[in-house]
Amino acid sequence: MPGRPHSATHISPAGTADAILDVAERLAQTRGFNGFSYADIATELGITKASLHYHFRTKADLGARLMARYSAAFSVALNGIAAAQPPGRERLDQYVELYSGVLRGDRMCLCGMLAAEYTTLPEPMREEIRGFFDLNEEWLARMADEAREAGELSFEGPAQAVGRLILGSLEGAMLVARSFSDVSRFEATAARLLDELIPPRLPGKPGTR
Amino acid sequence: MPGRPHSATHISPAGTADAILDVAERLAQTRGFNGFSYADIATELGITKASLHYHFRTKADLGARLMARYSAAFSVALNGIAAAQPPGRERLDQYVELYSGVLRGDRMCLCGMLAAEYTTLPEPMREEIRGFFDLNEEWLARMADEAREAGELSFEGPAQAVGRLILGSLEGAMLVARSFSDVSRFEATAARLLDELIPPRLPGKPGTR
DNA sequence: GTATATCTACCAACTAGTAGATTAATTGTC
DNA sequence: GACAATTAATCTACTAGTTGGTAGATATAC
Repeated sequence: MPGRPHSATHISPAGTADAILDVAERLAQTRGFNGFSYADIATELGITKASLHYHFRTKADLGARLMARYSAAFSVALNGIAAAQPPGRERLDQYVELYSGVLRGDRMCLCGMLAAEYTTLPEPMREEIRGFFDLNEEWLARMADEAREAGELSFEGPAQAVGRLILGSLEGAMLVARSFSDVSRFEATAARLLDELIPPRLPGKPGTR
Repeated sequence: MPGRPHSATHISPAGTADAILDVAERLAQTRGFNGFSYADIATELGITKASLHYHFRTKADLGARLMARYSAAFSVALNGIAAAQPPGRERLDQYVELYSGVLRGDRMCLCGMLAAEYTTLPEPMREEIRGFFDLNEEWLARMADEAREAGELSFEGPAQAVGRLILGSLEGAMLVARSFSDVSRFEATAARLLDELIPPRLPGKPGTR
């Protein structure tokens, strides 16, 4: 690796680019992509705007790379859940917990946030948004399907529809809950949603969590 | 009423202020509140920015009045549905249709949109957002409760929780569907959600719409 | 004549982005 | 191992365009 910053000890041990992405991510999740500027990031990191442009030529570029990193991290988390838990409600609870954690940090889901700004974003970022939603819907559908086969969940029709219902509902519940600074509102709604998918009279757990 | 614009026939028969709100509303619903400027509205209406500031002193003022008008119109629509339909699924379908219509116009729900930008908005606008959500949750809860008593819907616990689930889910489903420019995706998800609330084995309609 | 509504002409602050100098580490060559 | 060339990373200083907002003139209606 080449030129470390002027004074050996600087902000981030993991590299400036990552430090920039960390700040940009937090700002994008709290204020939206149009809600922060290069100057905001530069000020916070104690560097100049020009330096930002060195690492990310344009803001659109920063946005696209930000989302790619976010999607990749999310994908890893999903694989972790699927590998650790046996098929069933537990997996979906873990999935919800992923969202709760974000909300506890006073953030929105990055892609849910950017979906609101969709029409103002450059095409590469739009593509990333759709990719994120597809990824999540497919994962949820697979989990729902396996849980149904295991008798832990009960629903009719294609699992894809259930995946879409869960994803959309969680994104929306998150959006509303954040307006009230009330994570428990999200958690209650999410639990309620999953309860609706519990078999009505089969062996499994009772109707309420 | 005093001074009509210079050349008798101008843009809006209903007054400039309303014409401004109409454009601002559309822009806010498609691009977000931070996604348009006074210049955008002025250009579209063929007037100057200064003229905008005459009717709405600040952008925050425009935003607050915009939301108040939106909430009021929504409230009227809700009362209309409750008055016309007997208690039951039909009412909720009509409620969903309200959202579908917005989406067909390539728009997001105004308050859902602004909820994403929540942290960047002035307090009066935040208050309007929370008020809108409260209004809808309460209406939905009332409808759900009456429908349950009429045996058209089946759920346990407080109706408030069902109201919150429906509101959050629809807002989220809308957000996602718009990213794919696919209204049918929203409609299918909404129908699926309501289906989950249908009594599992009671007299009513079959499980699918 | 007074209130309403619009205009022209500005402003200071902020926006993303660029040009070019400077510093420091890495690498290639003798 | 010394030394030049290269490359990576940062800086200062700037640009052109946009942002929300203001002052003051002007026209129009009642």
